[in-house]
Amino acid sequence: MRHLLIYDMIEAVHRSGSIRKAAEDTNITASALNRRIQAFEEEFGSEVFERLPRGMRLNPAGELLLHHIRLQRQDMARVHSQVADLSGIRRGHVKIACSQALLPYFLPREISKYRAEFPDVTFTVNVRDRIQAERDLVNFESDLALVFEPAHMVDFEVLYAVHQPVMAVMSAAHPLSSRKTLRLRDCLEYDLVLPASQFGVRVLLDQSAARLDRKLEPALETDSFDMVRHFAAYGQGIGFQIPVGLNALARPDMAFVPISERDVAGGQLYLGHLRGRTLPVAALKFAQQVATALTA
Amino acid sequence: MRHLLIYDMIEAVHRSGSIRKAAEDTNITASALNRRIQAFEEEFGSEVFERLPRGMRLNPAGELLLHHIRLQRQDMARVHSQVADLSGIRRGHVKIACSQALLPYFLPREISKYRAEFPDVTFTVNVRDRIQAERDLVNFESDLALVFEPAHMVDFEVLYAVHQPVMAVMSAAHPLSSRKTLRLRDCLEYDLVLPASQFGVRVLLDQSAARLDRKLEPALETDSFDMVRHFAAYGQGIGFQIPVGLNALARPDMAFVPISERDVAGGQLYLGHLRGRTLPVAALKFAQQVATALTA
DNA sequence: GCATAGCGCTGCATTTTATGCATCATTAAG
DNA sequence: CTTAATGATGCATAAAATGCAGCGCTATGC
Repeated sequence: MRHLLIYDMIEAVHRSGSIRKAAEDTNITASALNRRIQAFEEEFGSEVFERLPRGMRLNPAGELLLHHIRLQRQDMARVHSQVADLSGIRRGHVKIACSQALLPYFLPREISKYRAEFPDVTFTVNVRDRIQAERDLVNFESDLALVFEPAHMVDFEVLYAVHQPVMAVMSAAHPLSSRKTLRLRDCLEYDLVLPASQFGVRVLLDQSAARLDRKLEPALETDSFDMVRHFAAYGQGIGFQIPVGLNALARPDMAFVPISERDVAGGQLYLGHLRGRTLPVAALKFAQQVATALTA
Repeated sequence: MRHLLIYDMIEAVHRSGSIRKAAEDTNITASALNRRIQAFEEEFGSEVFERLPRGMRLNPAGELLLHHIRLQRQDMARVHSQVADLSGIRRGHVKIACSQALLPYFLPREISKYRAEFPDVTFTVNVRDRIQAERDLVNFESDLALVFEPAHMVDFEVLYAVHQPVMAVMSAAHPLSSRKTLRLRDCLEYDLVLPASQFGVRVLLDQSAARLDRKLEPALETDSFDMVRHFAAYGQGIGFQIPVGLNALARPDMAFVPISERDVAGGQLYLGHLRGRTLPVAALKFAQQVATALTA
C-alpha cells in the first residue's frame, strides 16, 4: 500500500529512535525520510516527533497518531481478509495471547484442526499472563486472547466464557488419586506444587486458603505449568491445573481430581478481543471454533 | 492529507458514478484519476469498482473498502481533535442526528451554551426518525444520536438515557388544562392531534390505546411536532409531546399535563454513538454537557 | 576542554512518478 | 444506425521524490 508508506516510516522512526537508523530499514535515504516526515507533520498540522540531540521521540500527538496508525492497519487487514473471503479463499494470520494452560493440548489441537481446513491461515501464539494479555490486545499485538481469570477486562470484549474448576494433579500412585473429589484440606497434608502468584489458579487457591485461615506453603513454586505437572507426576506432591490444560488419555500415569467447589470456587476461562474491534475473518472463525470446542 | 487523497477519489467516483464526473470534483483529469484508481486496485489486490457501460459502481469489495475509508477518516478526525485539545484549543465539528422533539428548545439551548465556551466548534443537526438515526451513525453521517425510543439499538452504544413521560399539550383555555395529571380516556373525549406512526410518542400511545381496546382516531395526523403544538394551541384539540420538547415559560398560552403512567408508560430518550467508536473531543464533551442537562 | 561521532536538516542535480492531451474501443439510448 | 456517453491507453510534459554531499548542532569520551 504505497499511500500508507508514510505510516511505516513513522513507525520505523519510532522503533529505531532516529531517522538515520530508520532509513536503513525503510530502504530510503535519511534525507528523503527526513523530508517525508517533515511533509507529513506539515499536513498533519502538528509535530509528531520531538527532536532530541540523539534522535527522535514521539511527542504526545505522535502517540495518538501511532495508535491511529495501528488501528487503521488492523482495520485494513480486516478488510483484506473479508475481501479474500468473498472469493471463498481464506487467508490471513491470527495472533493469540493465551494463558499457559492452553499450550500443551488445547491450542495445538484447535490450531491443527483449523489449519487442516484452511492451510493458508498462519498463527502466532504468545504466552501472556492475566495482565499482559489485555495489554497485548490494546497494542494490537494480538487479535484474540484466551485467558483464565483476566485481570481488568476494561478493553476486553468477551466472546465466550466457560467455567473451569481447579483440579488437583498427582501421580496415579498417589494415595488420593482414586478419589472422586478432594477437599482443599486433604491436599494441604502433602507437598504442594504451585504456580507463581501472577497466575489465576494460584490467586484462587490463595483466596481459598485464606478462608480456611491457612497459608499455602509450596514445596515448589514455578511459573511453568509443565513443571507443575511433571513434578507432581514423579513424586508425592500435588499440583493444580484447570481442565483445559489436562488430558487424561495422554497421561495414564497421572490422576486429575477436582477440588470441591465448596473450597475453591474455580474460575472463568475467557475468550475475547479488543473492545470495539471487528476481527479479520480468519480470527473470527477461529474464535468460533474455539468457543465450540470449549462448549464440548 | 495528501496520502489519503486516493480515498477522496474513490469516494468521489462512488458518489458521481463515473470517473469523468468525479474528475471535475477532484480537480484532476479523468485519465489521471482513472490511472490512480487502477493503481490502487492493483495494490489493494482486488478490483473495487464494477465497470459498467455507463460508469462505475462499487463491487462488494468496494463496499467493504468504503466502510474502512469512512472509519479511517472518522478516526483521523478524532486524532486531530485530541491533538488540538492537547494545546488547550477545542476545534471541530459535531454531527448530531436527533428526534424532532429536541429541535425547538433543547438542542438550540445546549448548542448555544457549548459554543459560548468553544466558539470554534461547529455543528450539524439532522432530524432523523427512530430508524434513520441509527443508520446515520453506521454511515458515519452523525457522531451523536439523541433519539426518543430508538428502534434497533444494535449498533447504538448508549451514553445516557433518561425517562420521558408522555405529556398532553393543549391551549391554556382547555377544560383539562388545570389538571395535575390526565388519564388517557379523558383525552379521548377531545380532538386528537397525533404525530405520524413512525414516531416514538405515537407508538407508545397506540400501544396504550390498544390496551383499552380503543383505536386512536386523530383529527389531525402530522409528521411535524410544530404542527402538533400549534394546532393544539389554537383549538380544543389535544396533542402529545415529551417534556424535553416543551418549555412552559416560553408558552404561557399553553398547558402541558402529564398522562398517568398507569395508562402510558412513557419512554426513554437515548443519547448514544456508534458502537465501538471513539468520539472526537468536541463531540464527547458536548455529549457530556447534554447528559448533564438531561439529568437536571 | 577539545575532538569526535552521531544527530537532524538542506541545496541541487537526477530519477521517478503523476498528469494532461488526444484518441480508441465499447455500449446503451434515441 | 447514429450519437453521446463511458473507461482505457500511448506519449510528451510537469511535478514530486530521492540521493548525494555537506552544514550546524550537541552530548559523549578521552
